[in-house]
Amino acid sequence: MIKENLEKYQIIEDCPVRNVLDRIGDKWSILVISILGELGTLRFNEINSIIGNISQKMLTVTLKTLEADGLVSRKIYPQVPPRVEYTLTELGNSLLPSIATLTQWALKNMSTIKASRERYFKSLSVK
Amino acid sequence: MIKENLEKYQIIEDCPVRNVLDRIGDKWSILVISILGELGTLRFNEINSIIGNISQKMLTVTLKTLEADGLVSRKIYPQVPPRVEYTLTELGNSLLPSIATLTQWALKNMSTIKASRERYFKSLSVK
DNA sequence: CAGTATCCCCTCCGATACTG
DNA sequence: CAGTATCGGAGGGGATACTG
Repeated sequence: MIKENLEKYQIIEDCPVRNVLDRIGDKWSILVISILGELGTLRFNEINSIIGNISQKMLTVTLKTLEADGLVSRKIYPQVPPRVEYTLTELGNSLLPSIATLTQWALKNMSTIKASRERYFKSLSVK
Repeated sequence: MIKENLEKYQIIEDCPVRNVLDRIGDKWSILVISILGELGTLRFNEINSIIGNISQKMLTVTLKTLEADGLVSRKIYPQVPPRVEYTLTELGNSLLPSIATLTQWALKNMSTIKASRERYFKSLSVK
């Protein structure tokens, strides 16, 4: 019963969930995707302002990774000062429903989880 | 247009996606949830064997976190040697569809993303 | 404006050894 | 069997300063 399932999970290298989570499971990717998904095309500093507390470095890294993965497209206007616009690609857009599903679940169960954690740690301190 | 969206995203502390991603966005949580979701109730070492390349420490930490969040329940049989069984709670089960959605997307788009990355890095080395 | 380049901390995670 | 305890490396991410 277990042995039959070994190979299914053991080959982590090509695990699809790992593959996607390694990319969007970081601190900022999903937030950036959500913002672009909702607001359309945005410039670097617009995204920066909307998020508010992201460092310039991490926004750069996040956008570069998303661009490399083909989730975000980057358009440069050759002018001074430069203007760079970011938009979700079709692939990026296709990820929105999955994120929405996750968001729904999170919104619905946040308080339950929070309560569970508090109960759990309280029970630990008693022991 | 941007200003109205500021508060929606800027308060990261209570951002639901952050909240859920901070928990299941780690290296092993989703895998453990998937395995328990598919195989039902399992003992510590059974999960360990199925995954294969997880360290004992990380399996412990992962299961403890999932238990604290109320996603996994832990049942101890007071015997020697000990027997401990892990099962998804109702809350844990309710997360399965979201994970499935994400998995579907990952499976469907893995190759596209991989190709995109290769193209991207190849174009970098040219410059 | 849209980034780079550094420095550095801190957490995640693995390896290893030990225990009730 | 099902953990705990400890150490240490890798890298994610922030702060700051600089640039075309």
